[in-house]
Amino acid sequence: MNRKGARATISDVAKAAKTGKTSVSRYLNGEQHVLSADLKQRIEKAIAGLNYRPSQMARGLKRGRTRLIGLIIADITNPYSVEVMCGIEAACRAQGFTLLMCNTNNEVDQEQHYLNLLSSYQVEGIVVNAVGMREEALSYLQQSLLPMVLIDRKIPEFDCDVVGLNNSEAARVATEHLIEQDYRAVLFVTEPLGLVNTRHERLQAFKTTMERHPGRYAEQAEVALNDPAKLDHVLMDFWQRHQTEHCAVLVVNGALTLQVTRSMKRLGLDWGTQMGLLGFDELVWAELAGVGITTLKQPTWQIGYSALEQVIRRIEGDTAPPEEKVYSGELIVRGSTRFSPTP
Amino acid sequence: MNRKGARATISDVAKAAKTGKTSVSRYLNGEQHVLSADLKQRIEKAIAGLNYRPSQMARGLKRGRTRLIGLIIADITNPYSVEVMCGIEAACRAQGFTLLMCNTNNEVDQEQHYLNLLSSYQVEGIVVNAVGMREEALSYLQQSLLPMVLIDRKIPEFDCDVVGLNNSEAARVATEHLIEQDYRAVLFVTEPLGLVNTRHERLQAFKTTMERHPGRYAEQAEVALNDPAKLDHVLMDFWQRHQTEHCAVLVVNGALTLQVTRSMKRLGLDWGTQMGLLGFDELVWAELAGVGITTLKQPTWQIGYSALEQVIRRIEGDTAPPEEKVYSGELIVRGSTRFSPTP
DNA sequence: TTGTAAGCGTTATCAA
DNA sequence: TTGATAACGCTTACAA
Repeated sequence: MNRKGARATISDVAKAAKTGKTSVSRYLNGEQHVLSADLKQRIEKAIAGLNYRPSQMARGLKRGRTRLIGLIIADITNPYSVEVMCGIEAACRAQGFTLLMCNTNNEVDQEQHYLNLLSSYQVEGIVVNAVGMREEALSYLQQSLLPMVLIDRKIPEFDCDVVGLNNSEAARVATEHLIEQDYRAVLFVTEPLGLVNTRHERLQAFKTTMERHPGRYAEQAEVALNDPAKLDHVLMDFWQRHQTEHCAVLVVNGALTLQVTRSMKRLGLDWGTQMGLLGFDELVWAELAGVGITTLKQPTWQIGYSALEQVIRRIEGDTAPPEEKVYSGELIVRGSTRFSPTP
Repeated sequence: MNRKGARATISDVAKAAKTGKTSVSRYLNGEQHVLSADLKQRIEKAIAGLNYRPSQMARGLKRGRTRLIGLIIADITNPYSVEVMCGIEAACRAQGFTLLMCNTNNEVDQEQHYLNLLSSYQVEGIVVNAVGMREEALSYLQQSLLPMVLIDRKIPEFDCDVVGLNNSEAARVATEHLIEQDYRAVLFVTEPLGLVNTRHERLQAFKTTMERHPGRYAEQAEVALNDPAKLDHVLMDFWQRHQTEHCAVLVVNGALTLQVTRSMKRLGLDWGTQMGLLGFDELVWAELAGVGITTLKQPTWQIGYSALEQVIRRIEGDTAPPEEKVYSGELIVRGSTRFSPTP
């Protein structure tokens, strides 16, 4: 150390190795082929001895490139987001980037705050995982001029790369499964549609698929995540009108599936035996809840990984028009839709 | 902008406001009282017009203080960690710090990598959430000379602030509940004890409490999270030897409770009716699994918040000897321990 | 109340 | 193959 326990700097290393800062910098930046073996040795020893670590602050300031990626997550509490994040992280690691993670807790001003923050740390790109985000919260995002990739959800009137699930295909697969299992009436339960394209797409594909099968009855309902009373009402109402046929519920996402399951428990409705149940998003506890819950699993990790690759492509100068990349989901059949036709 | 779409700098602002950098800097750093109203106006306008955001890189480099806190999480997949993180985040926000989150995925070299990284970004303090961490992984942590607070778990031979659950109390409460419910034989299932103090403390309190009640039978077993076969064996064995009395299982943490529940499902053992079940850590799906699962909920958010407060105290120069801060858990009784004495 | 200039730890330019 | 030296964008003596 130079004086009082402070971090060693490149100058300290240079001094210790009896050379100039330039050579040390060269050593650090892989231009080792231009250094003599002897000098290399001395620098190596000095670095080890001083336990020197280059300051990324100074580096970032000087070079202008930080190799920093900002990740804005609307709701870290959502397992979907966590899994996506793992994929992003893996990609960062593989590509030599570092992730700066921000959780907005779904608060609009937090989003603004973090956007400023990321920008002031000169992140080179931003990934936005808007799952769970309220619509108003999206408003600020457009401010940023940085390379940006959206996960799962588009922002209305904002042309930008998006990576997510093939919603139409997935909803079709899910619906067809219910039809094969001979459910006659299906209720599609979603969070309020608003302008959230994923919800619209899933609903639309559901309706289209149902229409292709005459004699089946399709219905839909919008319920907020935090409105259990309404959910109870919606489910009960549907049940009362359709308990004589084989009926099922298709839920738009995992967070809502949790609520639906709770509601059915409250109402004493048994999924699987009395009413079919299928939800988007895999759940760790899916097999533990009664007869198990059939889910449509998203390739979350893959989605995250892919999103980061795309943002890096943009950082590296790709100016192709914004594209939408979608991945297929996987239906995991469990007891809640294993319908055994009863007497 | 000055030239080619680059970010505006403080010089640009100064120029636009027809003043010097110093005044702008003063404006930004709250020393507004020394500025004339007129100058303040001009600066304000210039900043808005150029959409100027100070570079934290430069600021950090110059001042040496970054207001950055590093968070190392062993396993972001664990809901416990996520909740703790939310508390930390809230505290950061309240105190004007920014969180740099790193997920080591429980890989030893990742930990080393992130430690270097955080240090090179000159974070002012580090919070380590070691839940889910393998022991070897802890080895690197001691290198850091930064203010550091541990969450949940101590590092052997490393004297450092720790914030977590009052394990002895919690285990006692849980065990006493089982005794009150008249379970005669209880199996404590834990991940391999190793040097993990939390597991030792919970087990120890369990044993002590059981000993105070003669006629009760206590047993323990160590099972790795990823060894379902062994878990099946352990549970089946216990069941076969104690099915004639009222027996129960006490599980050391939420991750393992998930596995235990799966195992019981495989074995056809019904929690609540055939065997009692109580697990540390609250689970979102606790009430949905059969008759519900009794849990011992930790004040996770609180723990996170408190940890950050402590790290800030250290940053601000507090040199008191390392302390351990523990919070009480809360028992949430559900069907899995609501034992109805049968014929 | 305002501005000038030095310097934080790097990397890039240029000369030796 | 090496090494001064000038930036990078900011804060902070120190002057005015």
